[in-house]
Amino acid sequence: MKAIKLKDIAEKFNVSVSTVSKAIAGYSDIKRETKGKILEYVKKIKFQPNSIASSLKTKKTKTIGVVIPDMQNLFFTKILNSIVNNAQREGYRSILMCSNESFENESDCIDELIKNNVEAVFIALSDRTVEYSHLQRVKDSGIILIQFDKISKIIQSSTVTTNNIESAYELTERLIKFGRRKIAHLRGGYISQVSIDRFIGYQKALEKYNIMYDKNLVMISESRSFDEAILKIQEMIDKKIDFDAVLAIDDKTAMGTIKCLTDNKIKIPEQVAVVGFSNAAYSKYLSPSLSSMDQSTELFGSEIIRIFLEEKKNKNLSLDYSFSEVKIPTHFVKRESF
Amino acid sequence: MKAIKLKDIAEKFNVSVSTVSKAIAGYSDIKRETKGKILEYVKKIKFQPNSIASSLKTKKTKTIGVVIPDMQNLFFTKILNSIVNNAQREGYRSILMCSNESFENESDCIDELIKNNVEAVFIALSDRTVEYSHLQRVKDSGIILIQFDKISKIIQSSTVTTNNIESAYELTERLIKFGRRKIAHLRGGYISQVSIDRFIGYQKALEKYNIMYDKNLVMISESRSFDEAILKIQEMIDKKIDFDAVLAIDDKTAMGTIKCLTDNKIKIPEQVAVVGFSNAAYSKYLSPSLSSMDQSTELFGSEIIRIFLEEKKNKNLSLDYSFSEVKIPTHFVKRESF
DNA sequence: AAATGTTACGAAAACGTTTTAGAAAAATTA
DNA sequence: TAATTTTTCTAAAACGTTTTCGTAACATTT
Repeated sequence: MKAIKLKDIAEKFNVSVSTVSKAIAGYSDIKRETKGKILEYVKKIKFQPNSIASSLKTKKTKTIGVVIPDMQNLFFTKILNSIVNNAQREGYRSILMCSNESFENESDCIDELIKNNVEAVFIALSDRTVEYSHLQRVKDSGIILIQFDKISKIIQSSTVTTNNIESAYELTERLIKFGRRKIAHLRGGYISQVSIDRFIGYQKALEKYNIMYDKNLVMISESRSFDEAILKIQEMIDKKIDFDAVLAIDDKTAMGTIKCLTDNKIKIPEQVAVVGFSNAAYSKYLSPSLSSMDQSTELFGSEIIRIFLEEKKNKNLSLDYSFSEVKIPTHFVKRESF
Repeated sequence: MKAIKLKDIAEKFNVSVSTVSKAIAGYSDIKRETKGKILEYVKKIKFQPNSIASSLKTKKTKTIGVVIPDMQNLFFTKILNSIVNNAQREGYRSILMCSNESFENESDCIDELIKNNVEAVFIALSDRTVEYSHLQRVKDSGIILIQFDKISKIIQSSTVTTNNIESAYELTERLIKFGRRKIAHLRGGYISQVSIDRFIGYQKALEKYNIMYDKNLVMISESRSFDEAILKIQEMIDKKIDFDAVLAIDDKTAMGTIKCLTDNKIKIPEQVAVVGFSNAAYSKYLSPSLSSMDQSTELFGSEIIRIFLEEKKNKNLSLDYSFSEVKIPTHFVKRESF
C-alpha cells in the first residue's frame, strides 16, 4: 500500500505540486475553485502531507518531550495524560521519558529529546537533580523549556507548580482549627523546592496562630517512601514525642504514617489526625481513607500547553517575552483521617 | 547555534559528503585511516546525523508507538516504563498514547501513530474494543503489531500476555487448599479475553477438586471499578449468598471487595479470604494488605521489544514468519488477605 | 605491457515536502 | 491601445541524509 503524496494529487488535477501544497496549507493565491476541489479530495482520502518531509523542510517537528521522575506515581501519570491529550488536540505528538529519580537518566533523557528535535521540553525534576546544565542545553538548543511541579529556580523558565506554600498553610490552618496544636510535619529533603515551600507554609500557619515552632516535630523523609515514613513516625513514637497531627509531604508518606499509627494502636483521627498532599487515586481505598489536598492534574496539562503555545507564538514574532509562573490551585478533600 | 551536518565534516576533512556518511554508517569501502579520523571527530563532537533527513531517505523512523487503556493503572504504567526503557536501549523512541478505555480514542490513537510512521504499534486493548479494523489498518500499513495483556485473538499478531488461565487456576487452587469451598469470583465483562481466561482457570480448578460450579457465586463487574466491586459484593451479602473466599479479577476490584467486607464487619481472611491480580503498588498499603498475583511488568517490556526486533529482522529478510505468543509467568505474593 | 582485479572515493539522484521568485493570464486603469 | 495591477499558477531550489553507480588509482596476474 503505497502512501499517496502531493505529486499524485497534483497529477490527478493537472496542477503543480506547489499548488496542491499551497491549497492544503491555505495560501491565498490559489483560486477558490481550484482549492475547493483539491481540499474536497484531500478530505475524502484523508490525506496528510508526509510529516517527515515537512519537518525536514520547516524544521518544525510538531513534537514535544516530557520528562517525569516516576511512572508509578499517579500524580505524574495523570499530568502526563493531561499533557498528552492537550498536546494532541493542538496537533503535537509527545515523546515520553522517565528519569526514574536518577539525575544521570534525566540528563540522558534530555539529550535524547534534544536529538529528536522536539519543540519543547516539559520536565518535573528528579529529587536528585542538583546541577542544571542539561536544562541549559535545552535552552541553548532553542527549545522551549517548561518546568512543572518539581522545579528549580536556578534555571530561568516558565513554571507550573502547585500553590505549595498557600496549600500547606491551608492544611495546617485546618488542623489548627480542628483543635490541634502539636502538629508534626513529615517533610522531604532540603533540595526539593516542593518540600521547602510546604515547610514554609507550615511554619507560616503556626506563626499566624501563635504556635511555637518545635523542631522536634519536624521529620525528614529523604526518599518519601512508604517504608521510610513508617520508620520516621515510629522514631517519634519511640522518642515519646507528643503530637496530635501529622502533615505529611505527600500521599505515600501519609499512607506510611497511617500504617505506623494503626500498628501502634493509635486512633486516627481521634488521637492523631493525618493529612497528605496530591490526592493519589488510592487515598480513598485506605482505611481510614486519607484526607488530602487535591491538585488538579487536568489543569497542569492544559496550562503547560497554553504556555507553550504562547511562548512559541512570541518566539516566532521574535518578541521578547517574560516567563510565566503559573500556580495551580488546590482544594481540600475531606475523608476519614481528619 | 547552528546544527552541524555531514557537509561541514566533509569540508573539514576535504572529503565528500558520501564518504562521511559511509564512514559513520560503517561501510567497508572507506580506508581505515579516513574512517578513523572521521569517526574520532564525530565522537568528539557527539555528532549524530539528522534523524529527520535520515528518516525521509530510509523510511525508517526508529520510533515505536504504545497504546494503553489507562494511565492511572500502575500495571500499565509499569509496562510502559519497561517498554520505553528497553526501546531506548535499542535506539528507538516511543510515542505514548492512551485510549482512556474508549474505543473511539483507541482508533484515533492508532491512526495518529500510523500517520507518524512508527515502525511498530504495541497495544493493550480497551475494554470497549469490539471491532478491530484499526488493528487491521496497522498491519495493512506494513507496521509491526504486537498486542499485550488485553488482546484480541481475532486479529493475528504476536501477543504477550499473562498466563491468565494457569494463574487463575493457581489462585483458586490455593484458596481450595486453604480450606475454602465456596469461592466467589468477581469477574470482568464477556468481551475481555483476560476476564474469559481467568474465569476458565477458576472453573478448571473447581473441576479438578470436584467442587460443583455454582453460578450464584460468579459476579460480573463490567467496569472493574472500586465502586462497582463494592456494589456487587454487597449484592451477594444482601442475597445471603454464602461464600468464604473472593477471587477478584484485579487489584482494584479486590480493594472494593475488602472495603465492602470490612464495612459489613466480615473478617478477612478468617471469614472470607480475598485475593487479587496484578499486584499494584498500593496492595501492600491496605489493611488488611492484599495478597495478589504478581505479573512481572519488567518482562512484558523486554519480551515485547525482543519480539519486535525479531519480527523486524525477519521482515527485512523477507522471511515468512509466524507470530509469537509469549506468556509471562506470575507468582503469588502472600500478604494478609489470605 | 596488457589485461584484470581491487580499493577508495565522489557525483548525483532520491526521499516528499515548503516556499521564493517569477511569469502568464486576466482585469483594471490611463 | 498601451500600461499597469491583480490574480493564479509553476519551476526550481532547498532541507540533510542514504545509496547506487561510476571511475580513478593502484595492485596483481598473465
